[in-house]
Amino acid sequence: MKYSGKDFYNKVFELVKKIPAGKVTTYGAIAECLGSKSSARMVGWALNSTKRKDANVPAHRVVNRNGMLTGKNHFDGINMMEELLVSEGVKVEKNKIVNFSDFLWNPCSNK
DNA sequence: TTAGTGACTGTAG
DNA sequence: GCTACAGCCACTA
Repeated sequence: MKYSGKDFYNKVFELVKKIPAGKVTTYGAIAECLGSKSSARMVGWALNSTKRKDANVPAHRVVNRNGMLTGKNHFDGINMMEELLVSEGVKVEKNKIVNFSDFLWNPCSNK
């Protein structure tokens, strides 16, 4: 099944919302889960839209493949993303998640 | 409608 | 091992 148009966005929102507290995932993982691993950029773009649409999506739990908080710049506060993750039990240091693999959560697992 | 851009990733040098 | 480039697809102006 191929996701096209807004379904892609919708699917991204659904998956991100399912991410349990204290866990994180990557753009690539989500994209791959949707069947388009090359569209990792779209995932980030979708998350940007969530903020814009005031959607209840924990975008701070989505980071890049290296576990780096590349999207923190898009949050209201520069340190907001890190603060949120830390408050959930995720170790963050210098905008990067410590023991990233340990906190990694596969969105496809929940499916 | 066309063109530009974007919170990434993988391959090549 | 690190840096640079190209590809990907949908949205915004």
